[in-house]
Amino acid sequence: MAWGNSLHAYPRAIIHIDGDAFFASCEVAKNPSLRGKPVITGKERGIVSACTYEAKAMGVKRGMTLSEVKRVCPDAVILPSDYETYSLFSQRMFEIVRRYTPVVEEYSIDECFAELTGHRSNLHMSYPKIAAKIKHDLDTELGMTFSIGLSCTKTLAKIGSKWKKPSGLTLIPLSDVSVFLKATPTQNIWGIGANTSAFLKSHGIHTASEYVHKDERWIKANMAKPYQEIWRELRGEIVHELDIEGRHSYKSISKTKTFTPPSKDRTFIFSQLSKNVENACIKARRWNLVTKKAVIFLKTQEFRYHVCEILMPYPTNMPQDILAMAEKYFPQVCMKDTLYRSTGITIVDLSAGGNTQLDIFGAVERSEKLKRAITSLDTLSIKHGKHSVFLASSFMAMKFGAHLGDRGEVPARVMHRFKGETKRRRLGFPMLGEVT
DNA sequence: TCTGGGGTCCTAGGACCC
DNA sequence: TCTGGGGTCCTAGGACCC
Repeated sequence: MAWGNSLHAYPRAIIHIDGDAFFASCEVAKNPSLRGKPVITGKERGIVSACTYEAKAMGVKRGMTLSEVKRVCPDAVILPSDYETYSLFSQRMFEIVRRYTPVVEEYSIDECFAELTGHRSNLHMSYPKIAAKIKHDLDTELGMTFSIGLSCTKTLAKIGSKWKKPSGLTLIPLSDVSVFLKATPTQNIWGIGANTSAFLKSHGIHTASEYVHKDERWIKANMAKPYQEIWRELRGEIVHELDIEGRHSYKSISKTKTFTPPSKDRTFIFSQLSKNVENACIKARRWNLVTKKAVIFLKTQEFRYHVCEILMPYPTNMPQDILAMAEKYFPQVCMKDTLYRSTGITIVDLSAGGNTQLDIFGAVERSEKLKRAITSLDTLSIKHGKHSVFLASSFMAMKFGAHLGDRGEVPARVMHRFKGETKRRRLGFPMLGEVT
């Protein structure tokens, strides 16, 4: 077998760093009087978003309702999420790691990968020492703990950071990989979810070790590409290099919101959709992106989706353009006497906005005034907070949107379909055709 | 309502992540 | 985690063309 025989413990040295109970830990770092207490974030949603280990010890879990929290942990300190603060701590975390290597991938608000390969001599430390030093700096400077895994691929480093939490530092040199894989159930592998793990189970594969020992031919015949890559990464072969570029843009933007109680009131439902459209457009304008295609959807109480795809005649990021079309086709998507629990929009095929949109129908020019109004609303909302101008913006979108739609001068292809109505469910064979 | 082969493009939906 | 919100990538199969 090719893997495990290398003389080098770390042909590549990659660490994965994971903030422990990150949101809750940020709250404690921000307000030291909370230290040692069961702290919970997520008040605005009514469910637990994150919780400190003190709260976990009392039986609090992610997703738990706050009323349940009060029962199992009456002393819990329940706080609303404060993303500005979390994001500041996140930036400081990445800065600290960059003191040791420029190759840092900001994977999420509380996680990153970093490549240490080649830095032993200039730092005068072994890879485990560097990892320990980074952890020490993070823990002491940020006032919270981090868990780190060191190995030779991202997938293995991920197993390492999960191994011991909180505040773990787990080394997985190539020579020890098999020990860890034997103790890792397939569903704990990064990239393998419940579905794929059920499929593997049906083939007698329960652990990462059993997966890795399947021969390549079997993997190629039975598994889709992402799982073939995981197989290689678990064997120590790098497939996924670190992505240090960070986000420049979006391919799609979606906004969705659940309302309680569910409703069959079409006016109400449309107003919910309208808010989502506005929010998606605000984000698109912030990134200077425009779209030609929007997908609006309603989710029924039974978790079925009623979907309508709207193609715009020109690229736009103005809510009135999208709402004009959405309003027109809304009655065909929103079934009578059907209870809906949420609505949403995804704008897709995003491209850079610029200022040179081709105005083939004259509609852009006509809405120039409105555009200026919306733009100044954006400025206002940055200054005074989103909600201060929300209602005015929503009102305008509705008013002008209807106007634009009635002209019939803006051809757009609209198709509607009802997703999930006739869907056949094929369980246990993820992302695969019929295997023969 | 019988009947070829082969290529490309696009879409819908599945699966997964945090 | 009987289900919140926001993303990405991959694949099968249909549409269309020669």
